[in-house]
Amino acid sequence: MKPKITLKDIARELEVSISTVSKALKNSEEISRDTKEKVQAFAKLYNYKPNNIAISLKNKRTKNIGVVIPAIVHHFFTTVIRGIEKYANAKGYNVIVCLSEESFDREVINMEMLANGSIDGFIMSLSSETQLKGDYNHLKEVTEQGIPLVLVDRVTNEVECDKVIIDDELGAYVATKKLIEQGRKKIALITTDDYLSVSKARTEGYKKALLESKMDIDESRILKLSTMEMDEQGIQDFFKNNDVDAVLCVNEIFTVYSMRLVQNKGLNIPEDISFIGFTDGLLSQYANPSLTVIAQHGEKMGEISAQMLIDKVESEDEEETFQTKILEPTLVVRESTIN
Amino acid sequence: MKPKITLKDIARELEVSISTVSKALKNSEEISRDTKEKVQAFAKLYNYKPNNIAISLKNKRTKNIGVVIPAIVHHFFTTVIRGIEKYANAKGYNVIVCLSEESFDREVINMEMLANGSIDGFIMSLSSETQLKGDYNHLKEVTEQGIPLVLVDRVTNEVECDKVIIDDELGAYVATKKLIEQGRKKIALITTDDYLSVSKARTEGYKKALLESKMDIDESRILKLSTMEMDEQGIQDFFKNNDVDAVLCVNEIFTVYSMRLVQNKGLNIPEDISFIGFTDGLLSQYANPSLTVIAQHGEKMGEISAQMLIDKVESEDEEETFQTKILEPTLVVRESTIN
DNA sequence: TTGTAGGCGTTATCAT
DNA sequence: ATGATAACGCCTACAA
Repeated sequence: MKPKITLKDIARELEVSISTVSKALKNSEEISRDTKEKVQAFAKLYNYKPNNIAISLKNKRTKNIGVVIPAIVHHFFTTVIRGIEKYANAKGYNVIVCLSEESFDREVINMEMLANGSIDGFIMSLSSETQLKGDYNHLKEVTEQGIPLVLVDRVTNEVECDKVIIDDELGAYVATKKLIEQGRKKIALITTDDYLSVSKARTEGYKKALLESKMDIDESRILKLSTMEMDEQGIQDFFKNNDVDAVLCVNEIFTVYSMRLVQNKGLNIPEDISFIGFTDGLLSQYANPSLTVIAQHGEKMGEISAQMLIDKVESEDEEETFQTKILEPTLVVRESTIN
Repeated sequence: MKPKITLKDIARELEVSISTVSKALKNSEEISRDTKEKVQAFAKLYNYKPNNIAISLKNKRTKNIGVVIPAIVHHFFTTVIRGIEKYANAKGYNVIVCLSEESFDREVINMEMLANGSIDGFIMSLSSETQLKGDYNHLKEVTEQGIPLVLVDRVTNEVECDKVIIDDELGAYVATKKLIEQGRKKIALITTDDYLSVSKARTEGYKKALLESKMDIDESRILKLSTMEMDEQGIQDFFKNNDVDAVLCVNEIFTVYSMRLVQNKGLNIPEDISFIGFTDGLLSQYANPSLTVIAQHGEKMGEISAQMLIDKVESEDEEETFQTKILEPTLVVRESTIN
């Protein structure tokens, strides 16, 4: 085993001072060619690499960014992480991922762990429990300490910081419009509780489209489910009790599960009933029929978040100016709607 | 803005020495009740939290573990990460996730970044490019430096370290047996190139089952595809040129895509043709028909990896004894096979 | 009971 | 051209 070598080791071996070694390795003009070559050769031979931790302590910069998200077994968040990784790695940053699993407590614990020097800034998406509680003190504390924070997708107005979201209202609006244009009259919405920022916005988009087309908003056609688990029974009951000819769902799973139910009832998609979902993931692509969806561009959101965060981390000035970047969703038409 | 407070700050304010503060906060017996209370109250008031970086430097322990995996937009790896997070967080460790995106170079770069003090140990799954090249020097260097390493799922014999895998051969064997028992005579295998450790093992399990049942191995019924991208054309051609009554696929996507093709040809699943896939993910659960699969227990694998790694990190003794944990896959029967 | 000093590995400033 | 010193924040053996 050959343990890591330090400046001190090199200095001792070569019988020079530590600072000479440090300078030599940085190719400083102060050091003679001779010494530099000797030091550099030795360093290469023993594969010297500076210790990140020591540098972090010195610079008060870790080159780590903390990402706290509610879940990872969801295609959307997965793409966000990928986007963050892509940009961050290119800039020489590592990404520390923590999962809140939709729990307020775990969100708080994770942030506290990371906030004590482990990271230069946070990118996060709020857990549903946090949005339900409406308690954002852990976020405020972090920003008060001067740690940059970027909220992505699931955000709140209660905290002043940079934000990256897609226009969820627009997405739902466009989707609903599409269904209306195709002559659908009884359009249902399957969503999650309103305390989730995204669900609220989507419900509004849905209603806006209906109103604009002078269609009634029938609250019984709006099904609100828990974020936490997949409530299959709830969906079954809904389709048992409602007669609809189109459905907008706020995620892939609701969509695919609903499609199976109506298919088993003998209905044809999209002839008898159309479906549009949110998130352009694997399920959407490989479902049968494949799903028409509102694509959320998670990877792009991740990249932009990372960019905003790193810009702030690396900027010298202390001016507190925050921006919210709103991306446009895209309608991807596949087989679950009439083309 | 209230920046982080340090021991030094507290010492200055309270006009005591830094070490007194340090001891007081640790409730040391050496310090008088009076002083302790004063210091602790002050610390709480100003929300003092020790700086992780300084502690890491001192202890030569970061409480971070590095995870390097080929991809994240795959359900299996996602569950592995979740398992790692679960165990690691419970033990007070953070998880730094790096994606190699199946690239050898990115795998090397990421490991080097992390190996310079940022982490206490690695959990990784080899990129396909690495397995193709067969170059494992970056892993060897890490282990030679005394950094614990656990390989998970995609492993190699070339490196001596702890490993966690499932018995892929057994999985494929069990699946193939199942198909044979149901009277299938023309069983195809859709897999990826043999240089991937898991694919090789699965192919062997498939062949073993056939041989055991005295069935011929028809190489033309074995389709090998690239790991990198989804070769839809390759699958289409395969089904055009081959007449099969059952298919074993090494992942969900191959399975679901294949099912669509044969469905479009007018075949019924599972009456005319059966399918079994690997990985029990969302696609399997929500495909139509839902998939019979070999579940790989990714979350369990992640937990065990984290446990093995942290045990090693925290163990005092230097003895180099490595183990390979082999989990048993599980056959989950759903609609894509006859029950 | 409290304080001093040295060290973790690095860098930067200021001598020599 | 080279080296000594202090500092980042914390801990701890040893003095006082």
